[in-house]
Amino acid sequence: MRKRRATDRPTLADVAAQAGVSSITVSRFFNEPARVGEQARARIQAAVEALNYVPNLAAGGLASAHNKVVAMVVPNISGPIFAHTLQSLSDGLSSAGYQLLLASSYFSLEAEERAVRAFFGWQPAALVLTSRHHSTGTERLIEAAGMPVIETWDLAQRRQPYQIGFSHRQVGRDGVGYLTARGYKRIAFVHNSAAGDLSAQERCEGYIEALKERGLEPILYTPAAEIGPLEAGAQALEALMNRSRARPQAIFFANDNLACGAVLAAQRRRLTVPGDVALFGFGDYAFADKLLPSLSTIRPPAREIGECAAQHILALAEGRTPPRQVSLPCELMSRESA
Amino acid sequence: MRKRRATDRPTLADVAAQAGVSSITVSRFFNEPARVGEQARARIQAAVEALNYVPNLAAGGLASAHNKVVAMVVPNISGPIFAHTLQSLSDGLSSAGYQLLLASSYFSLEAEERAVRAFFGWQPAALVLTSRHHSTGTERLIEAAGMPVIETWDLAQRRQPYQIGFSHRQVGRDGVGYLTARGYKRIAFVHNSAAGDLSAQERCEGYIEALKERGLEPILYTPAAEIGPLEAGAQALEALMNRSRARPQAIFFANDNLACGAVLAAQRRRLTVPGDVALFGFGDYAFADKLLPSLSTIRPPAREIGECAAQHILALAEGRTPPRQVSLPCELMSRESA
DNA sequence: TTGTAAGCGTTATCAT
DNA sequence: ATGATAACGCTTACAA
Repeated sequence: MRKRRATDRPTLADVAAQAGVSSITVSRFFNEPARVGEQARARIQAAVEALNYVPNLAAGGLASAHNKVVAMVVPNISGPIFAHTLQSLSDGLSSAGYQLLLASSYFSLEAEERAVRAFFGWQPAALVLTSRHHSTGTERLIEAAGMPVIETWDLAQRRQPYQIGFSHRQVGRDGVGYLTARGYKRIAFVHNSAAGDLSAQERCEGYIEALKERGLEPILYTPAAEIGPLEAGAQALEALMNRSRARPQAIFFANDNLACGAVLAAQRRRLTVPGDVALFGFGDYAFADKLLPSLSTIRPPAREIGECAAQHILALAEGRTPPRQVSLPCELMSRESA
Repeated sequence: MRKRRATDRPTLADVAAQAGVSSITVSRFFNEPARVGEQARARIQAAVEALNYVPNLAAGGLASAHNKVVAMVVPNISGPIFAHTLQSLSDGLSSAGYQLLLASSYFSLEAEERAVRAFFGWQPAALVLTSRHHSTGTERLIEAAGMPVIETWDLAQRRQPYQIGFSHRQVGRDGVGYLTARGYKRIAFVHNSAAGDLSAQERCEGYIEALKERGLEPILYTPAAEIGPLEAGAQALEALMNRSRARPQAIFFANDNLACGAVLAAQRRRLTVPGDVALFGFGDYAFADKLLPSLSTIRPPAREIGECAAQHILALAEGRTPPRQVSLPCELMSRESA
């Protein structure tokens, strides 16, 4: 009988010995305190504090096949978009004793699959993803998951994983509704310079739809692909305002970075905003209210998505069945630029 | 002999059976592939793919007392400051197969202690903190940690945990150096409106030191405590510019939020920046280059701290001994406002 | 190069 | 209310 303990940290057995009870009673002390007697409870409490005991969660998880961890994959942590969702998810979970495992995919399906595969090794209580497009390997893993999978941000038609997000199409419609209500008729839409942004494409479709319903003509502009978003926004403003015919009165940008580029370009070119042209974004990034003029935009329910995901996970852990799909409303931020 | 497996996920034994070897050989296949024979390796590889096997990391961690997880506590995830450190730490670790466990403390020592205690249960390979001030409970936990603890961002004199950060005092000195080199003599410093920001206090000390060396007089201003940073910055600009004597030519703000408030206030009041007054911040937040005028500031090595922490952790995992304390340089971002 | 046995620290199951 | 025992899935120690 060879011992091979690597650390000298106290175990459940140590606490039990010190408290004069068996290990399982100490286990119950943590998991079902009501089932432990008055005196035993007091003695265990004292032993736990004396030994500064912290339960080994890996061992507990192995025994119970139920780890209090939730794994999340986001495209990036430091970007303006997902941090709020991350924050509120983490907060909602930590109050229930769950930990958050995090990885970023940088919009790469391969990186996402690697992360998901690694996460699976921890048998998390749930897996939260930030997209609905996955590699086939990821899909395979998800199918055999044995744990709830929550796709956030976008909403898709499929029914397999849980979905919590908002309607990008509605964002496009709402933007147009706001701008037409302010009297603008010739409204342009500027695409994301980064290709493959399917969500932005949906916003554009909503924009076109809403315009057509009002008998207005879409004006589309796609910036060069190689340039950054700020330059792309400036380029779009330049190109659209130099038009001789159908020069837009308002420009709806695929995101706030583009809109910001346009606001800055307008400043430097002494264009009056919204007098000469109204500018409208999407995202409500941190700088939106700090620009001059401040940027009118649509705030996605980033925080709310994280909160809702946390509630879903806790509900599932308790055996309740949350709705398969939740669509959360965006908020229109009416500021100076439009 | 009662079975109580909760999932139907394949185990090492299943793979071993399918490949016609023993479990330990499959274990070696993952951990020391070189020690497994050519044919066995091929058969195991096939079995792993056929079963879509993912190793149970909790079980592995329990057996080896060595979990490939790193835990980090940040004050907040979504703020402008720590996200980059988080991102680069996560990236540096994930390439080596480590996962990141995350919690936020909201600058609360109690919340930090709760997070650290919960993390301990996972026996992570390292614990990364974002401050050097902890509750006594946290200190107790850290002492008995049995794992490396890395304090990031600030640097302190103690030698117990590893430290990776930068000198706030030097930031204060560098700001003054830059401003005096641009010809400004009367330079004010505006404190953080949020009390208890000891790092900002250190920057202020560096500012005073550098001024004294040049025979200049410090001008200090502390905004009201209850107001937000943008309002505080505006208030400071107002108060300092309304002075009849010793009106500053330049203002050095404790952070970019304050400076941003001043930039916006200057815009609306038609004050010329830097003509009437130069404005200088700290942090290089995302909006700094998007303001009008763009904000001159000092960029802390946020990304570099995360990278360095990741390297430290990987070095320690290999038995190497990284330096106890690393001081990383900040970068002065010379823009329009000063 | 491969295998056997035991043990990691906890919880499920069954028993009292 | 409390306990004895085995099991969770893997790795270490030792052996062949």
